[in-house]
Amino acid sequence: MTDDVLARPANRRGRPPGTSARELEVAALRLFGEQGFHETTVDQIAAAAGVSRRTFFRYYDAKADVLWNEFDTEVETIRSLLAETPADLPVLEAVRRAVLAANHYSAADVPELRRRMTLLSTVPELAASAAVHYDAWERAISAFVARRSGQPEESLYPLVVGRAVLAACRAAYDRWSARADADLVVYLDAALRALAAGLTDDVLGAEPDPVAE
Amino acid sequence: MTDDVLARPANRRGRPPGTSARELEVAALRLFGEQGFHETTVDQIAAAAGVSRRTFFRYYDAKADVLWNEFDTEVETIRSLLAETPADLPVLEAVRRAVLAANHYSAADVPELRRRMTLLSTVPELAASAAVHYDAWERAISAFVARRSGQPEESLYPLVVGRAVLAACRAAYDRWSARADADLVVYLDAALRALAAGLTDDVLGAEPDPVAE
DNA sequence: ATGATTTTCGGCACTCAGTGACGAATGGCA
DNA sequence: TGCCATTCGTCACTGAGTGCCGAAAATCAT
Repeated sequence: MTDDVLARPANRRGRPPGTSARELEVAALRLFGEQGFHETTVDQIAAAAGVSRRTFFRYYDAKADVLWNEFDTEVETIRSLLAETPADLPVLEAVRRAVLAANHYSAADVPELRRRMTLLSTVPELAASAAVHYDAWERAISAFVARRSGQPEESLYPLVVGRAVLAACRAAYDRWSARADADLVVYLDAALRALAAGLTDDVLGAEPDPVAE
Repeated sequence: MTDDVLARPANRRGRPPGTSARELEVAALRLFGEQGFHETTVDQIAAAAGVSRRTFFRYYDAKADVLWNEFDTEVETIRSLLAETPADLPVLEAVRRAVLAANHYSAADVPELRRRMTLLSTVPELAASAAVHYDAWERAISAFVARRSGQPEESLYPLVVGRAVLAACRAAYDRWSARADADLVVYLDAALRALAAGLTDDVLGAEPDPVAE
């Protein structure tokens, strides 16, 4: 979060950076919330971080990418968690544990997380930018399933599991960001358990919603 | 497909259209295949249809929207099929039947379908444009699940089912467009059955792929 | 047939995202 | 002080998408 100052090796060679990816993200998040995504120009984001427009595009490939930093690191967390998972654990159970472990946010980070997720699911242009990032998540799951089931990664079932797991998690995210009456992890757990149970009618009709208990 | 000429009420009031959404789609599909999506400008698509750039944007809101015509009508098909489904059928079973019924393409349309799907899953910019169209599909499923389970549409389980079903179908689409060794419906059926079975380890490891039989 | 009405089209001008090129700025190092 | 590495800013350019307005092409009424 604020590890930009300390994480410097202290002796770098060239001109020091005038900003950071994180600083641009914070500025963008604030401006998007104040005036909307489409109404905010890249010039404004760059100016808020005290840097030029061209420099913004050296940190991010596109205007919408500025909100996907933390998500991408979360994918890496899941990938490494799955790599260390014991071989006797059922596939979906291993995936569920890894996803839950990667989504434990400290209370201080929750408000920002909520604002970011609300933007990502509300603004169509931002929702569109999700595709490439979701792809990385799905591949992390699919690769694990393929290893465990001894199938090539491009075959049907690994693909299904990867995408279905992401779909369940996105449903939990949306449900949580729309109305935060319980911990995010509770929703993720309920969604993934329903998926593993086969989405049968009795599971679906059981409780209106997994309210906190 | 070619119902543009006949479907005219014969006496319309103003200047007749110089092209059609379908004609623009065909021109775009050809150009995208020849030179790539990003390398094709809207000017070229419009010129190929004998119309101006400005007119293209009267038929489609964005360059990428030009390939989503048939998908959107398919969503409407699924929606109406689910509306007529008998009440005693299990939810996932009803969804599976509706999806399979909506995906019966005639042999003549298959080559174009394949080219379009390959583009949509290959070009990142086109994959990004999928979000809003997928959203409509998911809502069609979620609304049905919500009705059947007596829950509000925004609650967790309808969301999960809607997204998970789409996820399974997308996996089948990709698997099929990458290597067409079986009918599309076979892959869709296998993916949806696996989802309903709970994605357990024995299901996933059963057969490498549901090759045609 | 002529004019009014209706609908689509074309051209123009504009904003903004994204990219490539190039030189200037700013630090460490010999 | 000179050399090198890295980041930054400026400029110029392409292309997507939008608003505006007048022209074109058809039907309808008189």
